[in-house]
Amino acid sequence: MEARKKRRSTADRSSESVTVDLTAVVVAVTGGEPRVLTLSSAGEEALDRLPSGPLTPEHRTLEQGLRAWVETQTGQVLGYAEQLYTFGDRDRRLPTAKGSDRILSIGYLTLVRGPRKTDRAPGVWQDWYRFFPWEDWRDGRPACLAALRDPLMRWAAGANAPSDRRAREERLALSFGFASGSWNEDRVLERYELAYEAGLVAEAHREGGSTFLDAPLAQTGRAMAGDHRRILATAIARLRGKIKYRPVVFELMPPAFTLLQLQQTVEALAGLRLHKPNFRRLVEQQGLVEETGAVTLGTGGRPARLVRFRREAVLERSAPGLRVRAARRARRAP
Amino acid sequence: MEARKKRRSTADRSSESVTVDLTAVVVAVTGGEPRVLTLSSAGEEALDRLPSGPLTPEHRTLEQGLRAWVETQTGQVLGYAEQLYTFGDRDRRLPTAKGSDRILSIGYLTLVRGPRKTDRAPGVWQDWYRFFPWEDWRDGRPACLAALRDPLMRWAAGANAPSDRRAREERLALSFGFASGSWNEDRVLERYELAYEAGLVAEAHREGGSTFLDAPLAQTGRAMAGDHRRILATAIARLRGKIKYRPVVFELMPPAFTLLQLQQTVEALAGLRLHKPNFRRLVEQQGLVEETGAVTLGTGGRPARLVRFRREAVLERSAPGLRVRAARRARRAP
DNA sequence: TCAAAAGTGTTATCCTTACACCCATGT
DNA sequence: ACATGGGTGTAAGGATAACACTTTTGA
Repeated sequence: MEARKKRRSTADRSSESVTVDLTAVVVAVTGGEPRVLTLSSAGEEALDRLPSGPLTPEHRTLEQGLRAWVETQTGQVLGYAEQLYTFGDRDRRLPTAKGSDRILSIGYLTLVRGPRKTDRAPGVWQDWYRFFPWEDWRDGRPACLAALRDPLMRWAAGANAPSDRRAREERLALSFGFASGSWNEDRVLERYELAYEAGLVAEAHREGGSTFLDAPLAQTGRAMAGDHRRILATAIARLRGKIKYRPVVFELMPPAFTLLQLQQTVEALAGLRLHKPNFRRLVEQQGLVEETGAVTLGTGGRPARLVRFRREAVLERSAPGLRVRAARRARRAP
Repeated sequence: MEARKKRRSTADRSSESVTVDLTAVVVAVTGGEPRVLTLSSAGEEALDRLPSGPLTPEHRTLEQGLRAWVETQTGQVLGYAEQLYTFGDRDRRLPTAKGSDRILSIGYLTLVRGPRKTDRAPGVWQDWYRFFPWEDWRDGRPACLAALRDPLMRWAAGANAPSDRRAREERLALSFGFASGSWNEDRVLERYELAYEAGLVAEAHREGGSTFLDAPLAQTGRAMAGDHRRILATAIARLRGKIKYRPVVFELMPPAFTLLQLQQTVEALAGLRLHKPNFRRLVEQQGLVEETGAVTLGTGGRPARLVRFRREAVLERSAPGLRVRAARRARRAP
């Protein structure tokens, strides 16, 4: 343990020079699919990145800096924004980093209402399940999960100490529900971290450390630059958890929408199919929406009422959200 | 809006030199009261501070740096630790800060099992309700709340724009339950921030900005250095929320304990009285504890079984926690 | 007429809450 | 005996999940 210091001083030169990166996970739902805004650098090998940039003296607040960088890089103006987590391990270093400065990365979850599909900006909206194929259970258990199971199990069994082995098996059982067979859609980050530790994802093979598998698995989705995929996993986990007790879904909806559109948005985020009649009752009985009086035609069937978010709901209920659980027998895919 | 930059580079000299402070909220429950570890500097005027220190190159991870600082400053070894939030607004600057460097503060919630009561270290364990007297509802509605209500209402009514006024009133209604009369113990941070904005707490008067009230209210508890009280509020809010779906309380319990001790710990954290028979059933039916076989004597009544935390519970339940709600008719204070 | 989507009704089940009550020990 | 804390039974009420079924449009 280092020697006890008298009293810290902010001018203390033992403190490190640090670069702070602000990184945004910008989420929208369009066409019933969850999208995340990425920057795809030109070139074959280039990896997808999240919009991000360093904190500079012009930025009065962290969130302001984030908004500025996203607008500069993609033209997208942000709506709702929420800080996720600060990543700062010393070995976490982008390949381009010079010198011995530490890079601290502050991740944000931000939501925008359906953007133009044909955004002419350098940003590209991508289905977030391209990065996490095992997270989409809307059409039943995803096929790629079968491919993950075996290497994960072997990774757990290959631990040196027996206590380690038990700990790994426990984490697997909890995160993927391998033992109990029950899938918890919120555990996105835990699942990604296990896949990383077991060497299944490409990111784990970049730093040159030793990994359990020699090469990443093909079925583990697209990689991203740096630890952006970890930040994306954090964002999805937070959003999936939050829709249950806070009315954040409505940040993604147009001013007026049908109950089916709302349901499909929740389904897109949670990666689950829901039971239609019960979903509608849940929404209405919570007082989360009110009639606009209008109806839509051309939805393919009977015209649907258009509703809007009812802001007063947050005053009336202590946890105004959509406590979703998967329908036992899933509605057919559209 | 600033001119579009070509592509950020980590070596970009527009990025700011930043000092990163690691700040710990160290929580324990002893004698049925929630305690937080503070450093009380000598002198009359000195404010309580949380253990904290700058991130330095020796620290491999943020959490490691935090643990080192807490041990150095207080001798306390940390158990459970969880990152809370990163505070980084530019106007947030300790009075001692030199130069134009920004200070970024990363707050952590950490839990330790009952420490020695007579800690000879420079750290002092203090009841956290000294800093938030309105948060303790264990003996019914706290008296100080009556004193807060009026100035808060006048602050809301004094907003310039009518939309601002409505927004403020809505926040008050939600956070303090003034309208609905329903108290939600989790909204600790929202309540502190409202008290700050309305100029009720001493911290709001430090930077010399204009405040609604000319002087802080006496009934708003002890102030802390910097924005440490805000960080403490964040920690309490997180902990109160988390005990409901994660078995974190057990990080605060000795290896064996009685159900009443567990209940009193939860009550101390949540600031509420609970219904005894239902609490016990909740704990046992969730499978959160198992018998040790031993019993305690000298509890003042019939000897109680000693139980221990049952780790397997986290595998069996998707949200293994203590979803507490206030008892309608409170048990008498001990 | 049929497919597709919008809706309504109803029931079984579980969980929570509150109330009433008995048990075992120390003073 | 009684105060104090330990502990059980149970019934009312609400929320949930599943089922079956009707309605209204467009092709």
